[in-house]
Amino acid sequence: MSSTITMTGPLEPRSGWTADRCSMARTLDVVRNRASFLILREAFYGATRFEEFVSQTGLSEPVCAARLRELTDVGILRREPYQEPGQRTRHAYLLTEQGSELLPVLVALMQWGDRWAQDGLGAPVEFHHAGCGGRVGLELRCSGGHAVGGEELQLAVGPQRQQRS
Amino acid sequence: MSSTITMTGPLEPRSGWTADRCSMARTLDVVRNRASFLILREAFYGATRFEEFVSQTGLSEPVCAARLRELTDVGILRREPYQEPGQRTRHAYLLTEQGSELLPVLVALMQWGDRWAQDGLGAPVEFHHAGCGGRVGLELRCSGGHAVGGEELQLAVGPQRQQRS
DNA sequence: AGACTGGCTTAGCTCGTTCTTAGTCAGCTA
DNA sequence: TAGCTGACTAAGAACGAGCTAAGCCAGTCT
Repeated sequence: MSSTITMTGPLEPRSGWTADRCSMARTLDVVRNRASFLILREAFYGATRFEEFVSQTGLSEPVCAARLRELTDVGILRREPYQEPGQRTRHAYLLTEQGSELLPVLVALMQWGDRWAQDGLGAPVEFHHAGCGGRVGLELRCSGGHAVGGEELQLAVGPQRQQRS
Repeated sequence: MSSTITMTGPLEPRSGWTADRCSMARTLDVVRNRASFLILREAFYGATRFEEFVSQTGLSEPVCAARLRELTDVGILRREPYQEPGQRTRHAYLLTEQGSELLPVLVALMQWGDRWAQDGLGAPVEFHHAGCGGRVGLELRCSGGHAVGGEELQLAVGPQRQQRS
């Protein structure tokens, strides 16, 4: 099977360990529900105000409020007071560094969906490089600078865990 | 806001269009539920038999059966008959090309979780390049070969859509 | 023939997410 | 002072995804 990942060291065989600290699962816990994801997408698309999130995600206000609170509690968004002239102070929801780093997740989802979930119609929207205008995509690369194919991947235990016992 | 994406052409302003064909949302529809994701992860980790999926995901048999069926219906997995000596014919669940291409999504989830959802403990497991042993990660790159930062992204309408009106 | 095993299916329950509808509250405008 | 608006909160119903417990079926082993 070219598409499966080779296990190395104590990870072999798979039945010998449990993925109880799986980073993928933990990230998905944060973005899993449709509402959180939609809010996140609109945050990247520039939404900051409660009303913008409600109208552009199409979510109901209660759900939107609950998820915005959740995302700020987790540290993906932060609330910042702002004031428009002649208006009272309100709160803007802004992406934190932690939130901004979810961009590759969204791009990866988009890339797959463009190819496999658009009935051959192609990408509805595309990312381009502001500098050169070239189309932007995600690539797997190693620290040696090589482009890496899925069949060239090996799974190894992380640095912290190797030490204790 | 350095972390938000610049809109171009008809995508400006955001309130002028709806994301009703959003590729990200469509992909997430496929991987959204925890069960589907766990099954997919184990498929990449090399699981092929029903019992392997059940024991390694920790899911109940009914859910596992339902999700395996769903994933094969969608085209992410395929069922292939196999026979071990002295055993009757059974079915293996294998990743299709469509399924294999979800790898970047998993890697993106893993990368974020490693940094933000492990309480500073670092990555439990890591990907390495089978060729050179270097650590593998995802990078945003444009067709011109430049590494692209989140703040250098522009969103444009896809090629298919620009044509019709 | 009868028991065993892997791979499921069925039934019934719980819990979480979302929806709709209906408020509340703070501060600006008239 | 009374109303308006943006940003929420509260309550209740609907739905879906997960669980457990139980059963079924095909083929092998004894």
